[in-house]
Amino acid sequence: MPHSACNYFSSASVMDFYDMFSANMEEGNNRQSDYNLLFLQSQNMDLADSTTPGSVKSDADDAPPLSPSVQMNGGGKIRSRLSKVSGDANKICLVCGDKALGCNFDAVSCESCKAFFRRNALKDKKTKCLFEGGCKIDINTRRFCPHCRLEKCFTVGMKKELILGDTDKKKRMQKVILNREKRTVPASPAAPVYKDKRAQEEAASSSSPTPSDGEGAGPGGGGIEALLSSPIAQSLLSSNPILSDAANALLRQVSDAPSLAQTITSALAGQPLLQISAAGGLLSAPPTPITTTSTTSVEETSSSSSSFAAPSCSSVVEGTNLLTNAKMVACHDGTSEPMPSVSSFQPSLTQMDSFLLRKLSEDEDRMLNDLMQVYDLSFTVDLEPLIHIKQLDPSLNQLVNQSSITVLRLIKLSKRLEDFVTLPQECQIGILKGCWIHILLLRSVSLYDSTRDVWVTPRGDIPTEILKNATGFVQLHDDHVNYCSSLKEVIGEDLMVVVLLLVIVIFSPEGQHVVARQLVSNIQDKYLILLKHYLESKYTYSKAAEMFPQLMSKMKELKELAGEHGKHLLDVNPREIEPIMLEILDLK
Amino acid sequence: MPHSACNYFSSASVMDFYDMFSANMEEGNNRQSDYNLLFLQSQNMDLADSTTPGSVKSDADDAPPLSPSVQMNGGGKIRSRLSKVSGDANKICLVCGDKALGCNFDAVSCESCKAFFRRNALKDKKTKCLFEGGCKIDINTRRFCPHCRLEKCFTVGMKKELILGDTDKKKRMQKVILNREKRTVPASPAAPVYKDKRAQEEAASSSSPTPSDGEGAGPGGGGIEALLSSPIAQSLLSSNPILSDAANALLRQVSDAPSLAQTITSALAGQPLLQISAAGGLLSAPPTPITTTSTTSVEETSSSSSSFAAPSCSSVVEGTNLLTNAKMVACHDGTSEPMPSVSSFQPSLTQMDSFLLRKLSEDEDRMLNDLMQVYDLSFTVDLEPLIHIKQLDPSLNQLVNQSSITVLRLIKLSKRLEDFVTLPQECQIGILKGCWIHILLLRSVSLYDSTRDVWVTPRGDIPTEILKNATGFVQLHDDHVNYCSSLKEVIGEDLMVVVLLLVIVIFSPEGQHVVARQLVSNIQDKYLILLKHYLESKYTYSKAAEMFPQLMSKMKELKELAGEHGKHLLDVNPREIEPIMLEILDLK
DNA sequence: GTGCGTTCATCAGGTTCA
DNA sequence: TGAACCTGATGAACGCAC
Ligand SMILES: [Zn+2]
Ligand SMILES: [Zn+2]
Ligand SMILES: [Zn+2]
Ligand SMILES: [Zn+2]
Repeated sequence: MPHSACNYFSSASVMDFYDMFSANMEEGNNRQSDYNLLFLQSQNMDLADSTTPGSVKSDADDAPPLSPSVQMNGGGKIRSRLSKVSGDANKICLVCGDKALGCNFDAVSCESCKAFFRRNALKDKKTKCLFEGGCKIDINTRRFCPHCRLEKCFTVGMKKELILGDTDKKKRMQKVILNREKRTVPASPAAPVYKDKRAQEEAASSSSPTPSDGEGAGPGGGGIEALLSSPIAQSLLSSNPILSDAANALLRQVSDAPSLAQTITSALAGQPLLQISAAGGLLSAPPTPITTTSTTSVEETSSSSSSFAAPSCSSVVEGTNLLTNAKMVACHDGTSEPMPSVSSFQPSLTQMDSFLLRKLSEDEDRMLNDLMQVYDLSFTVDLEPLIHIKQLDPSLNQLVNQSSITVLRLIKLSKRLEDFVTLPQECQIGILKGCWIHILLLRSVSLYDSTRDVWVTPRGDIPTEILKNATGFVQLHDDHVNYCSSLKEVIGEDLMVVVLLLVIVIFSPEGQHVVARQLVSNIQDKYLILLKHYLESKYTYSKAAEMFPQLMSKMKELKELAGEHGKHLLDVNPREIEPIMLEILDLK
Repeated sequence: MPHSACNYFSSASVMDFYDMFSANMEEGNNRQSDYNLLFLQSQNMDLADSTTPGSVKSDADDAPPLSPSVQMNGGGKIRSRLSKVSGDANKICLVCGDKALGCNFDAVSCESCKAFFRRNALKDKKTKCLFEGGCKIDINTRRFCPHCRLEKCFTVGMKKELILGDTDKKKRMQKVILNREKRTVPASPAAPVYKDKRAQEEAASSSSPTPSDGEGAGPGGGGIEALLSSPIAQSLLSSNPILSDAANALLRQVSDAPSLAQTITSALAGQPLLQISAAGGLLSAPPTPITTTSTTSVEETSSSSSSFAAPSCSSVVEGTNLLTNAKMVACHDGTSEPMPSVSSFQPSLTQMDSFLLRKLSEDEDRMLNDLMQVYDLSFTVDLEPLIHIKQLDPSLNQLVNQSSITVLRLIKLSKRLEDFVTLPQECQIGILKGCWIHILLLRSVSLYDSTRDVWVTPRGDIPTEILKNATGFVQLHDDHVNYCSSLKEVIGEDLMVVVLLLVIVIFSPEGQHVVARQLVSNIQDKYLILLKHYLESKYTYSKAAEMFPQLMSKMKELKELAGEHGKHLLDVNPREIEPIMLEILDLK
């Protein structure tokens, strides 16, 4: 029986303790009683059950066992009762009589004796009392004779077994460091260690706008449910139950080793979503752990920890607009190749750069990586087009149907965004209904090749003219192309920016159908700031201060453009439209 | 399933108890009575710890098993209070024997074991028993060996699958938030409820940019110090030590009872800043507490608590651009009258509105109020102009000197911003050097009257032409006026927006002289989001989605415009320039 | 009412720095 | 050396959805 072992052990330890105890008794009996008295007075309710003065000695053989547990960190109830009764600072160090805060190493003791014991109890040096031994130890004299002080520490029951070993200590420190890293955004290389938490809070976020919970829940939206129960939407919106469950399970188990995106990846590996061709190439790519968990020393992690040059990307972001900065190599640029391997979005910083470039926090870096992966998984994987457009001038209906591909991708992407799936479902649907055109347009921007005036899709180039020819909406088409061109100019080939804009658009609170607006808006805030930080980290603060407003402005334009497109979509003939599109268009 | 198990269990628990008992009998003869002790002995313990030491002893002889205590940290007092053996629900924690309330994770367990299991079951860490494994777990020893405790948790049937995953957790929280809002907004907000501090953070900013204490201290900036030690700047920058110290102290002490602005107000009351005419009117205004700290009953606070119509302001914000909303009364609009009385920036929300309008959090409301007060105190109070401009075509130098008024105001304002004063001083100076032109321009926008093409200052109107005539920089002037006009169009008369932009500009990380860029940027983030939220709360989400980008865009223009102005300022004749301006211009 | 999660005060380890 | 921190862990009390 396990129990027996344990019990045996404990009793052994008790004996051990007893031995120490009795030995001590012999040695310091007179003082002892004093302490016992004090002890009794102040804590009798607390501790009496273990160390009654009189009995301690005589009955030591059976009493001691209880004593250790006596001091075990106290039950709240008893304590509170006690403190009420006898005041508060009734704890007195058994060693020196100083005020004690609680138990340390299994004996009520003060801070100094605690530290003293930790520092000295494990030393095997043979210390000697410089006097005759048995020095009296009190708050004033405790410093005089370490030997006797240590002796008394043992006497009153401090146990050196409770001092953590080097191994545990190391482990502990590592954890601490890790956690601190998590909180402590990049920032200063010279890790201030300890006590930057408060500094931070006070510095920048003390009274920061805590996103308030807001918003009424809006109407119960009975009709909306239809979207859910319809066959296609159903299969879409809840197609992968394992996605959230299994992924989460995995995620939980592996704690924070692999990233969310990776977890999802593996969870999805055997479960092609919908008609998606399995895309083995992408998914079979070895999942590279993002964070190096074993960051033993904090030294020099600041600049080299998680950042390395992107593997195969080397195109330089529009040099014309950049301040000269050798490090500004684009990471995820343009190449619509899947890039499953994880890379840091933070170019490695030299001291010089750090003056101009933000250092992304680990969290931010991870978020960006995850986003990019999610995007790759959703928008890079080839979807079998539901309808092949062969002719050069498809009808509007056909175009609409064609865009269902992107809608499916959008849904896939959304379902992979944790911020999205945790929203109430009615809210999810509202969001999708509201943003899909925006996404379509945004997507077209990222595919746009201004030199040839075509959209470069996985299935070949599409001349932009096709829209004009097909629909006859000349103005609309021109606006669209102009938008592509102008936004592309700002974004360059930085796909990461596109993805961020995409997410920001998704979490637009102003959509007509959105229900939990405040919730959505708060999420959007997060990504807005992430975008800002990303820009600052990649293009310098100065450039970011230009780009961010430009991008914001473009988002506004996007809304207008999408609005225009939306108007025309009301003209489609419902009978020729894919069900999924009908649903997202709110048509019947 | 769980239920059946549970139900079964409660009856089974008795069996279990017997089993343990018998097992103990076999194994431990004397020691074994542990459970017995636990259950039956409670009275003993109770008596013991309060009164008779003797009883302790007598019972103690079998107690030893209770204390494997030795190394387990913690330890608690022996839990004397026993779940009434017969009286209380006969539910007993299968893990530790403590009183159980019901099933947790599919096994009858106590609160502590429930929490313990939730916290530890999902960790994949390989824990080790510090003993030989199979420690006995009871109410007293449960703390000692987490490993065996967890093991026992699983043994008695707790299932880690029942622990909600991160996603579910989030979902749950969001639902909670939504539901709370549902109640809070329309009807009576049932007592405050839950604190969603973390929930909020996680919902919208969890892994988001945690503001860091970023950036090393930077260069010692010897020359810059001059600004501080110079007579004027000195008196300016550190004129009111009590402002930062006393105010902050107060602020900390009173927590969040009075607002920062108020604290400052009172702190300043007896300390007229500089040559400022005491401005008794403003300062003597009764400081109305902003937040009603003693919100004992939250009933109906939602719509009436901190929000009431602004006393004397009634101008409606440009109705043309607004969605129809009867509530949208501007609070701090235009009238450059000081408005010390506190008002909420949140128009009272009806159920309908809450669908379109954000509900500002208390914090946000307070921040806005504080900002506005700070602005009023700094920019509304009349400063004695250092130089009176009488003539209609002042020289450039005179204009520069004239702008020292605004610079002084800027400095006053900055010193009242907690986010500012907590920055390193060199950083403060760098910021001021970098943004003062922006502020000047921004200020001019808020004073601009497009109908008459003049700036309305406390000292009378100034035709915009004056600049053109004086300097001859026609292009610059036109740009300036155009900027005023166009930005004004967006802002309308909403002074709050101006103030927010002002603060956002102040905390621009890209300024040439700024040192702690990351820190500053993080602060800017806060105000950016605050601006967004303010817009959402006052102009609907939809309108905010337009305005925010527009304002961002204007900020970019502002930078360019300021840059142009800056160029020309290099031409001034240093000998005719005020010292303060020389310093801020970095001239000698 | 049950069962899940969250919050908060407390405890007892370690670490820092004057 | 010791005061003053930071920390993870614990458990009681509580809110909330179902
Ligand atoms: Zn002591
Ligand atoms: Zn001695
Ligand atoms: Zn238990
Ligand atoms: Zn064990």
